[in-house]
Parts: sequence; C-alpha cells; structure tokens
Amino acid sequence: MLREGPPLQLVSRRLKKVPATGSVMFLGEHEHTIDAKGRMAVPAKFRAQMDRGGAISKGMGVCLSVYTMQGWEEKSAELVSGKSSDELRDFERRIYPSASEIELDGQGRMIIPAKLRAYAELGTEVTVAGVRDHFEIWDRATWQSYQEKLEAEGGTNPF
Amino acid sequence: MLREGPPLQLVSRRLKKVPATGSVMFLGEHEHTIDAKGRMAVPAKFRAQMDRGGAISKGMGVCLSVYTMQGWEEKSAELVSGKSSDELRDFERRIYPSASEIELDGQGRMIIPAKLRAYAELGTEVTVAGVRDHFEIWDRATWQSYQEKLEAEGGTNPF
DNA sequence: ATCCGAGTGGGGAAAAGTGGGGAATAGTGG
DNA sequence: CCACTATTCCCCACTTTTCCCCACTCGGAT
Repeated sequence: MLREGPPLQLVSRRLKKVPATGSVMFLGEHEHTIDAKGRMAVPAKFRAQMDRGGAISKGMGVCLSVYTMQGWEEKSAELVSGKSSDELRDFERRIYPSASEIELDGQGRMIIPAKLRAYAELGTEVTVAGVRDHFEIWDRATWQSYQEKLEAEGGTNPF
Repeated sequence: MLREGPPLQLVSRRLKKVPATGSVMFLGEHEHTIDAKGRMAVPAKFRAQMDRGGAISKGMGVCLSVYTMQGWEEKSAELVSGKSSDELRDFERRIYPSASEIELDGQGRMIIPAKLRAYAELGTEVTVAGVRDHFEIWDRATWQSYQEKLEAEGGTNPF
C-alpha cells in the first residue's frame, strides 16, 4: 500500500559503500527469495566481494555456483588447462555457455538467468550457502534434504 | 498492426553507446532468430566486444564461429604458424575464403552469409553460445542434441 | 522509541529483439 | 549506355524484457 502523507525524504537508498577489504571467504547459510522478476538479494555479507560483478554457472549437483569475476577466471583457467585439444572443445562448450556474467542492482540483487534457474529447479524459496571461494544457490527444499542426507551418512562435526 | 494515434516521437533508436570496457569473455546461451533477410541480432552482452566488427567462419562441427577482429587475427595467426609452405597454402585457401568480415547494423544485427548459413544448417531458430574467446551460432535443435550428448558422456559440472 | 540496514515488491522508462518498407547499390542482359 | 532486377542497407515500428528507481516492512542496534 502506498503512503499518502507528506513526501518522505526522497533519498535514494543505495548500497552502503563497503570497502572491499572484508572477508575473503564465503561462509554461512542464508534464506532468501527469488521474486517475480527473477531477482535475488545477494547476502549483505557477500556483497563487498561481489561489487565488481561475478559469474554464475551450473554447480555440482542441483544448484548454481557464483564466483567473483576473478575467482571464476582462475577456476575456469585451471579446469581447462591440461586437457587435450579434443576434450577441450567439448569441455569449453559445456562450461562457458552454461555460465553468465552477473552484476548487482542498486539494492544488491542479482538476476538469475531463467535457464540456470530451471537447471537448479529453483522455486521462490532458496538457500544461499557460502562455500569458501564461492557461494551456491539451492532450492530450499532440495538443500534441506541434501543436508539431512549428509548428516545421516556423515560422521561427527570435526571441530 | 499500425498505430493510429498522434505521431510518436520519431527518435531514431540506435544502439546504446557502450564503453568497450565490459567483460572480456563470451559467456552464456542466447536464443535468437534469423529473419527473412538473413539477419540475426547479436546478443546485447556481446555487442560491446563486437562494435569494431568481427569475423565469422565455419566452426568445428555443424556451427559457425564468430570472433572479434582482434581475436580472429590472433587465432588465424596461431593456426598458420609452424606449417610447411605447402600445407600453408592449402590451409590458407581453406580457411580465409570461407570466412567473412561482419559488422552490425543500427539495431545490433549481423548478416549471416548464405553459404555459411547452409554449412551450419541454420533454420530460423538458433542458439548463440559464448565460448570464452568467441561465440558460436548453432541451429537450436542441433545445439540441443549436442548438449544432451555432452551431458550424457561428460559427468558432473565442475563448479 | 527511534534509527538504520537488510530484504522484498513494483511502477515506469529504457533497451533488446524482431519485422518490414523503401531508397540506394550492385549485377545482368539488351 | 540504358533499362531492369536483385540485393544490400538504412530507417521506422512494434513487442517483450531488462533495469533503474522508489517504497514498504522487519528486526536488531542505539
């Protein structure tokens, strides 16, 4: 519902300018939503690292992986190295088309390409999980059962 | 259907002038169409890199490859290097005539030469796939089955 | 209570993708 | 050289998608 009173102070609310000196790791689990326009807020803790954009791609399993641009370049360069030229062509045709460059809007959100969203079977409720050098986007239910499975078969916490 | 109301503001819609500072990689999969005049819109994300024109040639497999002018020069120089002069002549006669310089019209479209279009068996529905240093144009159905084949033999995503 | 940052939603303008008319250009045959 | 045809290219129009901006809510910190 729209307000009717006197005009607010129409200060454009932009992102807090965070020095990019923050953490160098993606940690933690965050529950977010994807809206009708395909947008998802990047967890505030991850934004400083993503402020120069990043890349999203199909992840291992039914999820998506998001890297900083630099991380993506390093990771993909590492993966393609040491492949014979025959393998290389097919491999490049798998990974590069399935990825996409992303950037954040004024509210710190990214747009998830429809194809990738379909691949990871994402509904509106998702879980964003930091995994050291990248973070992953899972449908919340998928994440839930995946964690349960891990817990069932995995041992104790190592810490 | 034609409009009837008062005249629109007849501003010629041209391409946004994009600083060529954008991504250094071609990424992602884009579904486009080839119209009756043989034109195809270059994905907006690729345009900044193509604004000084490029080159199109037969690709590896049933597809076409498009390079930036600079990328094409580097790639072709690399390919012809270290060949004996006999091989070289034949090789050059093979690759250069089948390639073609391309440029974009006011709407950001390129014209796909009829011969190349026939080579890659392109209908009206095509998929444009970014592959790092170039992008490829596939008939959509061909791309589809190629990707399915890759997935079948290729294991999990590495990211 | 107040403030502020985070997450979410949506309106509206701009850009992207597509199609087609018509002038300019290039070929072709007399 | 001229007439005629085919092709290319520039421009305009329409539709869909994207993106920029503002607004609202909630919860934690002050």
